[in-house]
Parts: sequence; structure tokens; C-alpha cells
Amino acid sequence: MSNIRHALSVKREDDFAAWYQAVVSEADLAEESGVRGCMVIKPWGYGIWERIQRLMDDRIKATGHENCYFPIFIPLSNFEREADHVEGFAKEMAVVTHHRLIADNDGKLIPDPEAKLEEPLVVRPTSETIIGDAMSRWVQSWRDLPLLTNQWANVVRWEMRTRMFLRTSEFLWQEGHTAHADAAEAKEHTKRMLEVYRACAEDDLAMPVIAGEKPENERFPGAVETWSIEAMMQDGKALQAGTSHYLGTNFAEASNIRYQDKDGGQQLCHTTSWGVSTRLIGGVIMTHGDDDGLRVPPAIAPWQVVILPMLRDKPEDEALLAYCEELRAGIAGKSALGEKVRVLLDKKPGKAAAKRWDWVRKGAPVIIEVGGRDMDNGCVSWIRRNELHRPDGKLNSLVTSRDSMIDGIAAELERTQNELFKEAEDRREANITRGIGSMDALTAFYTENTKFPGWVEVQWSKPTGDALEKVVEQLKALKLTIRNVPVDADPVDGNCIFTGEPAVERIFVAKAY
RNA sequence: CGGGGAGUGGCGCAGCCUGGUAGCGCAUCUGUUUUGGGAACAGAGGGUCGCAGGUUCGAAUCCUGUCUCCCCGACCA
Repeated sequence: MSNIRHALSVKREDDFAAWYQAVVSEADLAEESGVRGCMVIKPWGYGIWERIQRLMDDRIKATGHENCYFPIFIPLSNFEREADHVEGFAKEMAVVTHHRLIADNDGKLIPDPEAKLEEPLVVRPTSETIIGDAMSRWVQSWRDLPLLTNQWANVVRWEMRTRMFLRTSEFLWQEGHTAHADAAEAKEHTKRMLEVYRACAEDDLAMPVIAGEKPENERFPGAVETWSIEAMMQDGKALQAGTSHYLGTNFAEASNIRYQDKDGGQQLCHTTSWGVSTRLIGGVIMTHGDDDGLRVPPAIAPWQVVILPMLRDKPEDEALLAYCEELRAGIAGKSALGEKVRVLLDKKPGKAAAKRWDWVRKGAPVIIEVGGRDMDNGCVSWIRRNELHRPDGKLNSLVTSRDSMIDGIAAELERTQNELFKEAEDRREANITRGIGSMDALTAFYTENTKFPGWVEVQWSKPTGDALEKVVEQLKALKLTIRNVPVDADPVDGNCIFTGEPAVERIFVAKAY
């Protein structure tokens, strides 16, 4: 294995955090902006986001939602209507207080004291309150329900410690907001959207997730129930990849979202909200990345196939380009994963070998190199990003006729998509430990397995309030958190490892991002 | 927000302690020779050292403040 020459200088095994940053930079996904916690998303990274947006948006629309857009600024008085919500977000808000700049005595621009806003505006950290405001106007009758909306937007949370894609001060996301006539319908919808997230994560991002309910202490501020999908990263930590909240009537009361029922009475709506963000890209990196860079699942790859002609700056180049163009057109005419294949003929000047490694680091699923020798034989040389190296360490370069490359591309991409999922799922299953029956055993487990502990599934009695706080404190000492209560777990058959009382459900415990 | 480290051409760094107006590698550009596992050689362009003050005849270097990034912690829907 040591004779493989990898494209990255840092290996996952040696320093996972440094490796992560290397992938972000080497795969040309994003870069620092100079503004605290904010990143510039580069074309390849944004292209992946656009793919995720497209696929997620289709799923959201298929479940009956319509997109809207609400303002980035929320009046302070509007934001402070829901007490728990305020408490949860108050310490990480960006606030606009002035609307004009003037030069001071030194010629430096400062906010004009004369231009102070009567009421400060907060930059949205999430939009429950301002959308609630709109809902209170839009919903009058039971006939207006359910109200199913969604918006794609940026939000700002003034985080203390940021990491590219995983936790940035500003991030891009989708936030769905719905209003329903009763609790049962709203709760059902909360789970329906969780299922949409699970399907998108698994089928589109090839990222296996555990869907489940968050414990009380991890709820969204103002929520009655919070559900999540949790993915295991390659260092064994958990990443919360999406959340769906049943908000009860909390925000309906705060924003006065009411409807007149069939009997003429006034009823409060039950609302939900749910979101996924650019954090998903961080999840893709840490699920599929390897020591040669990123591997992008074909469903979300901006380019699924990249063709690199071996140009020589000679007259023969013309014939080679024509040969490659026929290849490109042939592949572009095929469909895979339900869409036309996205194929790029990369004519950018430069050596094919150097460009190949650029695309390896970016993680294009299929990279085809075509030289004069291939053209003469009616062939192409190509590599599968998933199987880059042979066991002997050599680059796993394959040669195929051009026609069979074209005919086989759809199957190749679909196979890659499935392999990435399978690999991640196998890794996750291999790193979930079950059957730990006591807090002592849990402590021992995490003390012994510091390098790659993975997740542990335990049974608990679902304590609440102070009793839950105690459990949280115990776990915190081990740097662990409760991830969620999986929806489709086996029935319980023992006692709670924290309280000793009869267990009522299974939970996942893990270190988390 | 607490502790630690760091900001010097596009990237990675040296120089700083013992002030005297910048240097290396990679990348870039041009030319030549090359070419199927990340080309070689030659030449060239590009920075006033994060930013703002201060000390000094003189500051990348010393002092103060500030911003940003990285690591650890606290926090984290």
C-alpha cells in the first residue's frame, strides 16, 4: 500500500481535521473569505450544492410545497415573540442598527449616529418568526390548510468556532415551513419531511443516515419535537445532516396563526419547520473523500464524466479533438440515474496527466484520457475514481473501445453511485457497537477506543428534566452526545444504562461535529 | 469567549531574537526540448511584509491596539 502515490499530502488516518481542510482546498470546493467564519464557495463546490438543491427541491415540490422568499432582515420585536426561540439564538445574532455611513474626522467611514434605526433588525438565523407573520395573514380558514412553503436562502449564526461547510457564520440552506389544522397532521408531516431528507441523503448523496427523534435537550429552540438524520463520518463522529421540527402551537401563538374551523370556531395552527444546509457538502466530503481527494457521488457531480484529450500543440490535435467531441456527444446522449449524463470535454491547455490529477482531487466519477494511440485503435483510456489504484499501487488505468465506453457509461455511473453508498453503509455498520449494558462499560469502551470509537447503541428509560441533565453531564465527560432515537429500532429488552430503570427505547450515542 | 500557534508575491515558507527599505521552493509567463503515473532546462514577471498607531535618522524586524486563520476548550438548531 505504501507504494501508492496519493494526490493529497495528508492522509485521513494521520490527521483527519487537516485532511478535511486539504480536501476542501485541493478539490477546489471553497476558500476563506477574510470575513470571520464566511467562505467563498468555488465553482466545483457550488456546482455540487446546485445539484443537491435541484434534487432536494424536486423532492420538496413532489410533497406539495411551493417556494417563497422572505426577507433577510427580521424586526427585533418580531423575533422576540417566542421566548425559547429567543433564548436559543440570542447569543449568536448579527444585528443591523444603522442605515448610513459618514466620514469621521479622520476620513474613516463610521455608522452615522443620525442614521440609527428606530428598531434594530436582526439578520435571520432561521425564519420561523417572520414566516409566522406571513402565515398569520395567509391562513384564515380551514380551507387554507395545510399551508406548505419552502425557501432557499442564506442565514447567519455568529458561531464561535467555524469550519468550512460544517459550521460557518453564514450558510446556505433550505427551510420549509408548514401550518396544519391539528397536531396529528403536523406531526405526520414532520416525519414525512424527515423521510424526504433520508431519501435524498441516501439516494442522491449516497450518504447512509439514521433517522430518529432528538432527545429533549437537543430540541430546536421553540420546538415540541425535533427529528434528525445522522450520518457517520469516516473518523467515527456523527454529523447531524438535517432536522425536522414539530413546533406545536408555540409559533402559532407567538405570531397569531389561527384559522376558522368548520364549526366557526377559532383554532391555532400546528406548525412545522425543517432544513438542510451546505453542511451536507461537509458530510459528502467526510463520507466519500479518500487520500486522493473527494469522490463525488454521480447523482450530485456537476460533471460525471470528464474527457481529457492529450494535446500536443501540433496539427494532429485537431483530429484528436474531433474524436473526443464524438465521444462527448455520444456520452451526452445517454441517461443515467434518471437524467442526461453530464460530460465535460476539458480542452483547457495543459498536460493531460496534470489535469487528470486535478480531476481526481475534485472527484469526478469517471475520467477519460484520450491520446493518439487510443484514437488510432478506436479506444479510450479511463479511470474509475472509485478504484483509482491497483493492488500493486499502480494507477488503475483501463482501456475500452470508444463505443463500449459510450454504451456502458450509464451502468458505470449507477454502479459508482451504489458502490459509494454500500461502502459507507458497510463502514457505518461495522462501527456501531451494540449490547453495552452499563455506564461503566460505556466509559470503558470509549476510554479504550480513542482512535475510532464509532457509535454506540444503548437502551435507556428516557429520563426528562433534571434526570436527563444528569445523563447529559455523564456523557459530556466522555465528550459524547445523544444523537437520536432511531425510528426503526428493535424492541428494548433490558434496563436503562444510566438510571437502571426498565428501558423504553434505544438511542445512539457518539462524538459529534 | 478562555488557552496556544500563525499572518511576508497565487500557494507553502525563511528572514524578526542582535532594526539598515525582502529571499527561497512551488505555481505563473516566454522559448527550446519533451510527452501515456503529476516533464526538463533557460530566461522573465509578480510582494513595500494582515491592518492602524507608536518608538527611531531608519521598522517585515521593537512596542500598543485591532482583524483574520488554525489547534484545544467552552458554546453549538
